[in-house]
Amino acid sequence: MEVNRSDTATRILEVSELLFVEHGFEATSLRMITQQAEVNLAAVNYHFGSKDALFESVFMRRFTPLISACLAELDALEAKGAGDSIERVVMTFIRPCLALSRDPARGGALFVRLLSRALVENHRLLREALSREYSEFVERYTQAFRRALPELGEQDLSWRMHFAFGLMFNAFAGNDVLKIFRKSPVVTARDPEAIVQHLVPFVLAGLTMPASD
Amino acid sequence: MEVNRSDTATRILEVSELLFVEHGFEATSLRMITQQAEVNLAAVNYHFGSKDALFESVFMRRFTPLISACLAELDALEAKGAGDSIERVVMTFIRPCLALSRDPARGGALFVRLLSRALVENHRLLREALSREYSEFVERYTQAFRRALPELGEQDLSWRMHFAFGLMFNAFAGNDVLKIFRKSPVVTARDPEAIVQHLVPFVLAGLTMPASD
DNA sequence: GTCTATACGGAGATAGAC
DNA sequence: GTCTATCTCCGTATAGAC
Repeated sequence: MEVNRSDTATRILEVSELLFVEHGFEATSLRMITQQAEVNLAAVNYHFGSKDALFESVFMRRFTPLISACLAELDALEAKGAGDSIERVVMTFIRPCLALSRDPARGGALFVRLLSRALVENHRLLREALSREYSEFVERYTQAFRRALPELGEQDLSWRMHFAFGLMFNAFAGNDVLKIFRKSPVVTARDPEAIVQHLVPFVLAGLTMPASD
Repeated sequence: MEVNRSDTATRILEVSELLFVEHGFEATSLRMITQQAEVNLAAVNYHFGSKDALFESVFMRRFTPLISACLAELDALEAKGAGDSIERVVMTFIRPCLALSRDPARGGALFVRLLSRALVENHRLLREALSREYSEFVERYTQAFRRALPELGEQDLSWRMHFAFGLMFNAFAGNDVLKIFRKSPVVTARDPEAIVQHLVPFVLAGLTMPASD
């Protein structure tokens, strides 16, 4: 039965989630995982096929419900006829990300960083898995943006979505290209609430500026 | 003499730059590099200390002149008394990035991607090297932004710089979090000129919106 | 079906001869 | 400076025990 997975596979999943979040993908070895999970080295390849596929499983376990939550918020927004507010559309994405980042049982803020980094860094195996299953996400948000920003041409719309989601994913990833230069970072780039408070207006300013084409 | 480096070290540098750009850091092995450069495997560790340190050398060889070019443009801008235009300040950063991306002798667009990805992905050794040598870059641009956006408080200023540089570096890195979902990307996220044409207005909109604090 | 022990090839690093 | 030989650790594959 698919549901009653052996404890071995579950233990591997949970231990490796913690280790991937803490040390990153490359720096986490299968020997670290299997030792801490108290299972045999070969168990990972038996249950998941490869280290890459293990990461994909770890990733999908959190990503699927996150995407569903965003689309559910989008459904709710459109159901109550508020789908023409771009701010509210943006918040249907932001809010589930924030909720996930506050949930310690699901790894909290650290896991959101893993998610975002995996997207930004473009893991090989992840690409295929995502384009297979999550094209709906992009299509739904493209529709939603088009409806909330009807004065934009298709080119403008695509570019602005590109920048907006890039900015949001990177913000949640905790990437701070300036902090690596600075001795004492002024911006607490890892505090999700503070990020959102400044991020949303910035993104909205770019989205709502006059059309260029 | 520092200038007359042995041909061995130089060959390693040039071959590894090409391979890092083409295959990425992890996927490029020392054995690939040394074979193609026709030097012994141990030569890398003798001349550079480690694979990480080799990457740092490859990186710095291009990054240092890029940063200098930006600061030179900033100097020129302020010398002619145009330092209060935020658009022009932003362009002092964009223009050298574009120039580098057009220069095939220095790796062209692919190398700009490597640079940006290294920043975004936050290589361990890179962090230390950068914070040691390039704090001037951040300090100069912080001053320049403060002068061009005098109505902003320090908090607003830091956040907006954080978002603006994050957006610009990611754009040049060619990261496209949406494209991995899409079958056919509408946005040609890798074409530097097209990026800039849409990127600059988006960034400026966020930078110049009314202050929040 | 599950799990264990073990082996293999490739990686980065290094000691020591020349 | 250079090169050979060798070390440890990695992900992976498989044969065979339960």
